[in-house]
Amino acid sequence: MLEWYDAHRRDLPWRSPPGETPDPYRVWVSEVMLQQTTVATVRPRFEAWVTRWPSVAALAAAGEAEVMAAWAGLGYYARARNLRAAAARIASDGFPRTEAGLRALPGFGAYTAAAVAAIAFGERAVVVDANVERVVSRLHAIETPLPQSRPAIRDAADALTPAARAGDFAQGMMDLGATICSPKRPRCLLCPVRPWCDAYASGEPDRYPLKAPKADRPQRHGTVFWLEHQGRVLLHRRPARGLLGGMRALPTGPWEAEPPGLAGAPAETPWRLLPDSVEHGFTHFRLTLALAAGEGTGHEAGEWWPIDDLAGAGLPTVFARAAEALRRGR
DNA sequence: CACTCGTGGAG
DNA sequence: TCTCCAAGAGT
Repeated sequence: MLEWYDAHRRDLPWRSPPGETPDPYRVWVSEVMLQQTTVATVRPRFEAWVTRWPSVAALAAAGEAEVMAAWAGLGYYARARNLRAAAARIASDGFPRTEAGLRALPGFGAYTAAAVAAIAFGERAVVVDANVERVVSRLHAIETPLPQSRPAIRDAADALTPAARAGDFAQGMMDLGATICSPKRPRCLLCPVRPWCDAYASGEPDRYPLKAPKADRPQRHGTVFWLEHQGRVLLHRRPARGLLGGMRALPTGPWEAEPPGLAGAPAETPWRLLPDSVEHGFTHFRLTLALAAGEGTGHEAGEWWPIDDLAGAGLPTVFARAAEALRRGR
């Protein structure tokens, strides 16, 4: 694996040249951004982030609102809040250099603690992400479906992890999973571990890993309100916890199984309902948003944001799309 | 353990 | 068009 990694490793902005120790801050930021997020999406966002906040100290000194806005569009917004909270602790107490020490920081789960310990600090930590799960499941042709197979996969990954260069080993496994041992149509003929792969030998490598069936996503309906006054639109701040927590948003009523109409409107005004609606898919439900536009007094509670600068508000994608439809169709 | 928590791209 | 999926964490 290390030989293959040395020859085929992807060149990524958070990686240091071979043999050089990477900046722990950059490794950490990249690992958090890459949680459930593709390399193609992360690459430009990572560059922008480390340009704006080049160090732990810089991030620790940033305001919560600007950090949340900078994360807009990336999803899973608790990551941004935890990143900033952990930066404050690291700035005052120092960067933990062990897996156990990292694991105690907000936003460092089992994967991220192991990855940062191995990649940035050279610890022999067992790094298991979705790539490793897939590669190991195929190597051993594990018939138990995920997530029940996780303990066995972790044990197998432990047995494979070398004492030295555990970080390069982990990155090699992830590069292999991303470029060759892909979920669909794996390129087994290019694979360096094909001779040891039980799934390849079975003739159906893409049957692994087996997965438990997922619950179907229910449909919900809501209404988004565009309240305008003198070139500005009313924005709210979502509660710190929960869906889109801590993010700026357009005012919106409840999201329920049936369309809620004008329930939860931020003002009593003759609302105009637009003929269009906005569809959005979340992890565990689908959402259809009706669009309502009206005139405010300028005294309604919230932030009155310049319509010409809505891009600067850092709206989550669902509200950015609703805002665009409303701005166009109001 | 089961559920919540976003988004964009590949197929 | 629609499903699947991605360097998971928190509760």
